Amino acid sequence: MRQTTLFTKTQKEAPADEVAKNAQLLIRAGYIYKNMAGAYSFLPLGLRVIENINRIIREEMDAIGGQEVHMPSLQDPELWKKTDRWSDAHVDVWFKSQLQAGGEVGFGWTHEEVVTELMRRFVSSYKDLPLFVYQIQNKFRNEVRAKSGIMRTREFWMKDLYSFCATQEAHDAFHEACADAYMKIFDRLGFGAQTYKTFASGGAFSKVSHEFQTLAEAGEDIVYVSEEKGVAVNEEVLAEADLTELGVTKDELEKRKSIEVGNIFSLGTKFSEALGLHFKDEHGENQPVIMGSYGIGPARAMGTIVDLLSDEKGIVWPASVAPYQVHLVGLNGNDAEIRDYTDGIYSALRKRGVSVLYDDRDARPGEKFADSDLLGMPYRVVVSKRTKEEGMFEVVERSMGETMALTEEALYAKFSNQDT
RNA sequence: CGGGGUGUAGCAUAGUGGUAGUGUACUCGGUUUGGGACCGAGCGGUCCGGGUUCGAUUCCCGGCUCCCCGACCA
Repeated sequence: MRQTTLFTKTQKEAPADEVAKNAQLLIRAGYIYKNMAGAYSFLPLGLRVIENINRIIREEMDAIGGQEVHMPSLQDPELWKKTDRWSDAHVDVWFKSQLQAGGEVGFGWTHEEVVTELMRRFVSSYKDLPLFVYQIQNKFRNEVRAKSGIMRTREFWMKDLYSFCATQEAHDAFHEACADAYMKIFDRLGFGAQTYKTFASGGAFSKVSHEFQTLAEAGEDIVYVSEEKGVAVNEEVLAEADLTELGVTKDELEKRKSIEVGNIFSLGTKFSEALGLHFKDEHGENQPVIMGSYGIGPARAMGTIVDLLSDEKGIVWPASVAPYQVHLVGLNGNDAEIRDYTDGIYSALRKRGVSVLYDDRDARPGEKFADSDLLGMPYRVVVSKRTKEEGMFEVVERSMGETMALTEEALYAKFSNQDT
């Protein structure tokens, strides 16, 4: 991508109405745009980050047997009345509207009802189970207060997976597999080391659920954590949690702020019974399906990465999610010979399958370096009159700030073999 | 939803009951070219409605907006 054709541009100052670091940096760098409180646009570079995150999530969900679907955002009230989750008295996050043809409609904030009703058409025998379906879709929640940049918005991406099992054993096994998959995802996104599977309150679903909490100063949640033992408990269940079962004492737990980056719930047969999702067991008896739901917010994950990994100069993307692997910064572009030369390097890298953002703008070096730091690609490759004369390329690793000099051959070798 | 704050140009800000200023961004000209250059010339603005007033961006009332604290967060 040539930067001269990219419609977004950076800005020096953060907008006055954003306090959250994630939003300040992402807006300054032109990754996102705030349309209204709790609703952001994802611009070309930002969307590439989201898509990389989604790709990682898909790979890990597919690896544990997930099958991707896409369900509607528009919701039929009748369905939700069956589980008593339509009334504003019971669920206060609904966005609701009127159908012109008459009647009400809601905007989906989760999909247990929808997917359960859908599965009635396809599940009739224990031989059909277990099965796992997921989607990555925009959810709508009428939060009274959107906050913290892209961390808590009224419209947001969500990966929601639903499990359907015949036995509790099968459910437990999948629950465990999904928890492992979540940790793999967070590892690949670059914040696995700070992320804990915690014990949390289960709301209406179950006595105890699990959350994945990433330790971060920008977090809205509080967990009690023993980093040494790798155990964390949410504040709201600390009093009732059985700490001896977890192998820790209260003294070993440290109070920390954290970001909820994922959650998993065991639903039991609450939804299958309410909506009539049954299967025939080996004896021909009707049994309710045992269900679970498992969520991750890709945009929140993106905000978490920015909050945790950025530095005073700007964003630092892990290679796994960076919009481009290489930021090719061309200097001395007013010299036609140098510009042609740099264009050639750009073409050569692309020909080798390297994803490159090419700063081909007619701007001064200082501005280009500052923008490059702000945008945060994993590697910066500087091409200039000087590097051409030396026959070497200046390669800077964004996270470490380390500079190395590579020959053209070494440059291609370094980036051609990368997973992008 | 309770409390507090906020609203001036694309962005960041100053100021005033009487022609609204600065930085940045943008346009044009010139000089520059390895860490957000310099000189000159331009374009561009008071959230909405009502009130007080000869005159309101400023004061008053109402609304909306956005942010923060709390509550909430299946």
